[in-house]
Amino acid sequence: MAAPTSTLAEVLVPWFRAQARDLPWRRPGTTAWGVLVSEIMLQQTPVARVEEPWRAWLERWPRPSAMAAAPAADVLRAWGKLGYPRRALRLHAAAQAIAAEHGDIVPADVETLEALPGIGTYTARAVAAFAHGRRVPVVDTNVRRVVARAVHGRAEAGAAATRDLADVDALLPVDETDAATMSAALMELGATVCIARGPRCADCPVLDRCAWQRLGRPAWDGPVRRAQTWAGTDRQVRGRLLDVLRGAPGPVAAEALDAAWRTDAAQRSRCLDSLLVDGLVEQLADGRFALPGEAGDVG
DNA sequence: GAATCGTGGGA
DNA sequence: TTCCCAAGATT
Repeated sequence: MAAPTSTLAEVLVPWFRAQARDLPWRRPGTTAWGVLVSEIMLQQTPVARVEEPWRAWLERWPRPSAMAAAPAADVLRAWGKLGYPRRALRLHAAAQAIAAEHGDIVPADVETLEALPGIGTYTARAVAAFAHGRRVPVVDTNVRRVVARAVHGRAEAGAAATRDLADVDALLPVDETDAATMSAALMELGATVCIARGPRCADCPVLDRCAWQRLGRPAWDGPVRRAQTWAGTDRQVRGRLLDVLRGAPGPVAAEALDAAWRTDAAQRSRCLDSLLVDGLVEQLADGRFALPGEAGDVG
């Protein structure tokens, strides 16, 4: 087998340009704000579930300042059942910061982006690269898996490490636009071909230079992360409670929340408290509960 | 570094 | 049915 002489990017960039899924936030004319919203929505949430809410979101709040002016309750209802509703609250806060401190312009600088609520290592670089064309490594779970296999010959990526950024930076072309496309291509490959379980190696454009393939696709010998439990967890209870409030037209009595989880009153109470602490719920003077800002009580 | 934080679809 | 997991951030 002759060693390939082209770089990974020289294969993946054209592959991406030919094969990339037509996702709404990738279309020409998408604003940096649209990219930012998509990245927040896509955190731990499948693409298929994000497409419609994203469209509706951008139509309703086409600029950060528009969303910034909305009550948090509206934001949480628009977020709907995307999951992890604290993301919605943080996006709200980020929009307010962008409107107030950055002239309603989504920053292009990684450090400035990382200073915004809910924007961490990945999202800051994704916005810098995909919305502003900056040449920065964008490392998500897909990219780490692709690099683990193609470069390091390991079946899984294992825990995230600081080193990941440098690994990916080394794969990026010098050209800014190509670099951003390369990052998108690595993510796309990980999302559609080099997937977690049952990778479709027969469809892989870089199969002939994949270290994992070359080694005979050895099994993962690192630590196995324990399966996430769900039934009966605080997360489930919090979800139920918030679902009641989202579905109600306004504030609700405590009894309405009691009905959402009768299995364990102490757990229900603890979860309601945590929602209050998180700012996802607030209690009115009359004792009822509501989504934040719903009763017109600003700040 | 590990735990926590929603939701729903596919194998 | 049960289990896995999907473009992370925060503490």
